[in-house]
Amino acid sequence: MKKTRDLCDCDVLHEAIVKIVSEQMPKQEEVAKLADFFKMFSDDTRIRILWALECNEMCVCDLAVLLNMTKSAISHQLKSLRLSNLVKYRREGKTVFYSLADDHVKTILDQGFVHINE
Amino acid sequence: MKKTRDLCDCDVLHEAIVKIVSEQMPKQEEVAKLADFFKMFSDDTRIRILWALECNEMCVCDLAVLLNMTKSAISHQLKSLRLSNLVKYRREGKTVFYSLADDHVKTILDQGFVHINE
DNA sequence: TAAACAGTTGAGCAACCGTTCAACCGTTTA
DNA sequence: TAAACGGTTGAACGGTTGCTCAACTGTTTA
Repeated sequence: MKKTRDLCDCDVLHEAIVKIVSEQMPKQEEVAKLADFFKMFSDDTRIRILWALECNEMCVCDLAVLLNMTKSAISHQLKSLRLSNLVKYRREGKTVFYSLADDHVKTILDQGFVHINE
Repeated sequence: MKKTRDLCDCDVLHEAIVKIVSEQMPKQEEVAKLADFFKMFSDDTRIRILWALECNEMCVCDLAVLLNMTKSAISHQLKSLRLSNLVKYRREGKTVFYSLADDHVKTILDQGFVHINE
């Protein structure tokens, strides 16, 4: 994992600040996890799915009707949300019910609303 | 803005739930704004910029050094963050100092950390 | 006033992402 | 047991996005 070259094209202007800040920066691995987490909220479809599941546990067909999309499209997005531990599911006969995995989702969405309504 | 066809490929299974949830769904326009907002947190570079600015106001050069990237790349991302009202700037001679526009950023990032550290 | 420097911008390219499509799996029902 | 149904999957495509590069602006300095 060695850098082959320096990509920065300029000199540091305020060395002391850069030093202090660089000590406080989180690990690149944590940053990547965080970016992946927020990526789940960066798409219209996923936000609407999460919003819906906040109201009620729902199956794939109902979500497809609600959002006027194909089951396939919904299922793909649910898979991403599952892999990010944002939703969980249970099967009941032919039907699979999805619901939110925890209650951070509401907190996150609410914070977003606070920001855009200013 | 009329739909030309129905994209959904299945029947509703639980009509009552779909009806209730559909009444609680936010407007598509609000969802889009929300997605755009979270898009700003969905990239490693932008997260690291925001994190750095939370520690200290910084200029483009210092950010470039800190993140080992070109001034151009940093400047492009700062423009996105500016357009999303997440950062503001002030010029002092040749130097432009960027800082966070409000304190929602910290709240949002912290909530993200809570989720990924479980 | 010209050179130097901090920063910005737009075009272009490669990588990524969301949807579609068609084939498939698992459960129920006729 | 075969058909029907709810849901999943992988490949393919078109659009988006992040970086690079080169040219540019605005401010300071020699």
